[in-house]
Amino acid sequence: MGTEKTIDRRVARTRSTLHHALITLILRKGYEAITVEDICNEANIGRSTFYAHFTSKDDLKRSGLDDHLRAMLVERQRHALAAPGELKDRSLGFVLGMFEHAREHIDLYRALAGGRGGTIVLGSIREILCDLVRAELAANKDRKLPDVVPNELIVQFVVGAFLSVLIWWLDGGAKLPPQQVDQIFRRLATEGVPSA
Amino acid sequence: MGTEKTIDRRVARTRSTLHHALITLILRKGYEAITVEDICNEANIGRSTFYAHFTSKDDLKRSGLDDHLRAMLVERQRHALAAPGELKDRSLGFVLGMFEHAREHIDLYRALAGGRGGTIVLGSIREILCDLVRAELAANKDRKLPDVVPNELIVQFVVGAFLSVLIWWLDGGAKLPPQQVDQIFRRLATEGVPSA
DNA sequence: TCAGATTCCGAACATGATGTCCATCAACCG
DNA sequence: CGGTTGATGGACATCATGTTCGGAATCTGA
Repeated sequence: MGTEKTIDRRVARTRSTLHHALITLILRKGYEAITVEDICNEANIGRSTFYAHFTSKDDLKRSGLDDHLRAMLVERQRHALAAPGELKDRSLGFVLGMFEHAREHIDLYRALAGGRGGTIVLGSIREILCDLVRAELAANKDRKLPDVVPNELIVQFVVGAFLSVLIWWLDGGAKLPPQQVDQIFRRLATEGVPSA
Repeated sequence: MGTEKTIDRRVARTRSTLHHALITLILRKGYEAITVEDICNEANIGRSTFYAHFTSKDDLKRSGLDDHLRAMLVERQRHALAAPGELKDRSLGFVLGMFEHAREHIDLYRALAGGRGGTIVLGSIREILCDLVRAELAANKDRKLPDVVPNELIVQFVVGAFLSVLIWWLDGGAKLPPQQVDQIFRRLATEGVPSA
């Protein structure tokens, strides 16, 4: 199972330093604007050393930030599911946790996904959320109409709406309290938009 | 009103050729992979000429594809709003149009927004759609509850959900007919997801 | 503690894309 | 037809990427 026998302290140090430098720089100037050389300077590490460990900036992010975020989210989800309450209140239970988590790390989130376009940048977050919604749909499918509506469409609908609202909320400075955004979102999702 | 007196045939030709070349290349290798020089080669136009008209690849896209898309969508919405029928049926009128348009140009859409990448292009489409939804909300705001729910949140909710479903649909090959996806989406949006 | 193995360093090199400038030439418009 | 405007392509400067390599630093295991 274990792929690594021993981990040389130097490589551990190097990798960790690079990851840390990346986060620092993301907060300072945003992900897109960062160059490999920037990271190396910030980390005081040779550029050739960088390429000995990672193939690119994206690679570094993948093997660091994404994994880290994924771990955090899974943990939150575990908590949310373990909490007591009605099914109605637990459904979409990850939403509140996510709003809170995002607010705690608002700078990082905004640098990563905020501003323009970044919706899809949060690829791994999106995937996790899809998994959560899928699981929830599967759990509740007993008393459901025959599926003229593909489940996956519902999943995409909910996750897309959620991420969109989340990013908007963060970009606006997260003024509304998480509980309130959570409540509004879930009402929109379960009862529809009050327009038509 | 008119900003342009006359349009030199040469500039019209150049611009048009460049736009066309961009689309060709997007279909051939995807937007991200395209370089300014690629475009110039494809169009048989000097690179210096390119920079005399556009400042970058993104600029070219903006002044071509985006404007075109925006015009088409506005037109579709105008039609939908002018059509007879219940308000409920007329709202979100751009949706069906967009599904149909996307299916007609499915190769282009998938190269633009599908799979991975697509961040940049989605950004502008997203903005266009936000404008449409905002306009619709503003038009219907008379018989609305006092806004405990920020309008912009609703906008983000709807547009995020829509784009997410659209991309999923396209990536799956657009198997369901546009009318059906449209109907499902609008039902989800107006009545909520049938889970909780 | 020490020796051999591994990693780090930095500088050099090759490559490829961006963006600017300019003199020359061709096309357009009135 | 003649003056104006746009097109051309090549030279330049710049910047980021990715690779290579020999010597120096550092780790690991005995």
